[in-house]
Amino acid sequence: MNKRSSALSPVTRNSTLSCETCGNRSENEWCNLTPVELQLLDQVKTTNIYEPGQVVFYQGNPCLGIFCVESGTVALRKTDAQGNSVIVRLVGGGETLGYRAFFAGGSYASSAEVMDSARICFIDRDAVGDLLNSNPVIGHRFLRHMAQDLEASDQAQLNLATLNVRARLSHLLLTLRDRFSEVDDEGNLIVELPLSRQDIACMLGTRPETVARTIKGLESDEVAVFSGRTVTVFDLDRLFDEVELVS
Amino acid sequence: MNKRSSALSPVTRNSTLSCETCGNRSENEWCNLTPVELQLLDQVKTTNIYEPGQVVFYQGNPCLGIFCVESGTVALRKTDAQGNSVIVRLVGGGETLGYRAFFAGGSYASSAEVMDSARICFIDRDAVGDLLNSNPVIGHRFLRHMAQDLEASDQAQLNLATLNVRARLSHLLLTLRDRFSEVDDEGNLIVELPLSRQDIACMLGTRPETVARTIKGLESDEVAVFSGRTVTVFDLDRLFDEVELVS
DNA sequence: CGGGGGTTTGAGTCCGTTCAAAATACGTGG
DNA sequence: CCACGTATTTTGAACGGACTCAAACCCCCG
Repeated sequence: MNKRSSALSPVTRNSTLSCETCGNRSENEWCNLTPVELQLLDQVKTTNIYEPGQVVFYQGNPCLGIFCVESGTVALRKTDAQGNSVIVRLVGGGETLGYRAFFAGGSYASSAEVMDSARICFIDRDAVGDLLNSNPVIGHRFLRHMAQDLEASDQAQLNLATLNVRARLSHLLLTLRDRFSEVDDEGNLIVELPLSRQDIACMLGTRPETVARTIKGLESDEVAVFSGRTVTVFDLDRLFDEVELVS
Repeated sequence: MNKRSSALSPVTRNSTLSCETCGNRSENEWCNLTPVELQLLDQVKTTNIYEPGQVVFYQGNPCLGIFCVESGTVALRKTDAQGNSVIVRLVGGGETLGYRAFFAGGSYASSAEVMDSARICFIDRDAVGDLLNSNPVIGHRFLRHMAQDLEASDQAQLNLATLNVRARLSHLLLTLRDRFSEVDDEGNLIVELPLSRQDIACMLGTRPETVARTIKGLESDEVAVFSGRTVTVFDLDRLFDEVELVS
């Protein structure tokens, strides 16, 4: 068991994981590999554990392969020359990370920042290329995944252009519902935010001050209560109304 | 020669075109087909001519195949339940149209409106499927194309979130430069807009009134002169400054 | 000449920003 | 475990860019 020095990279710990037993695989791009392909994947991949705040890859860096998030949450942050930034996507457990740059053939157009403690595998680009060539279904799965990401990005554009901050925040809560929420004893929706207030602002294309004020507004109208990163939504329909009934 | 009735569809005229001699093919997804594949493509495709204002497909309609724009310009407009809309992309001659919905496997998430008079071919989804299976390079080309579209969409999000309208309009002129501009005798950049003022507003996520005022501002600062759809840019660097030096 | 859509101009309003300060949460070392 | 310093979040007040509503203007066509 050799332990890689943490000084070499922002990675704190090394960890092993078998693709065969990885539960995520049933749903993602690597879902129907042959045993031989699965073995190849297992051999070439390297697994690491990242702590919140660590960066998996930086905007502008060349893409050397693709990542597979086993658990945790990663935010893709795009920054301009002036230092303004937006979070364009969240990538969660089971999803592939950094594949856009791989297929575009250039550098990363955004940085990948770890939100929750995450375990992430890296697959070298040559291996990805081999797998793509040997199994055309992988390519088809990527086409589908990217088509969904593109649609989500276009939708975000529409929201940014037409909704006010309050409706955008409500919409964000609804999108976070799938992955980060549960229902409590009294039937309330409890959303556990994977984001700081600053990051929420970056997702909504606004400022932290405005996020604070907007949260206050939702609370005083009894749509939801925010306590730290825990949000309690009393009535889901109210949230939907917030998005649709933009005055 | 049978002529299809124009009452059946928004298509005015029918037209034939050979994929073999189509100059665009050297650059797009269909660039390296075998002679057999090329023949298949030629047999199944149908070609039509669309006039400005006609709609190639509507948001919400099921995707029955993909389109290939031989000439002209098509705008992809995404509309929400309240009737607000943004133009998320322009698709020009040589480009494939409507492929996102094809790969996502659902309905169109935007409408395709013809701006300039356009000649567009349609390829049935079964034929596209056959070609994808027979020639893996096609899938790889689509992956690359979609990766570029995704990056453009993410960039648009960043622009919308961080730039003011004036900078966004300047940025739009710069992006239209590739396809819609030339240089006159005196070294000025002449951009021929494929868009009305209303459509410019939809691309910038703002209102026509604001577009008019912003144009006036650029003119009074002698960055560019707008005359109908013809824009004269005196100094390209001034335009770049407008985007980068957002006060 | 008289519609009719698109564009421009004007005036007032509002949402979100900015800058600044206070309050709270966080992390680290004593 | 508490005290302290720092970063984040919240609150406040003033400003401003873009929106709204409305009217005038323009241009294309019949």
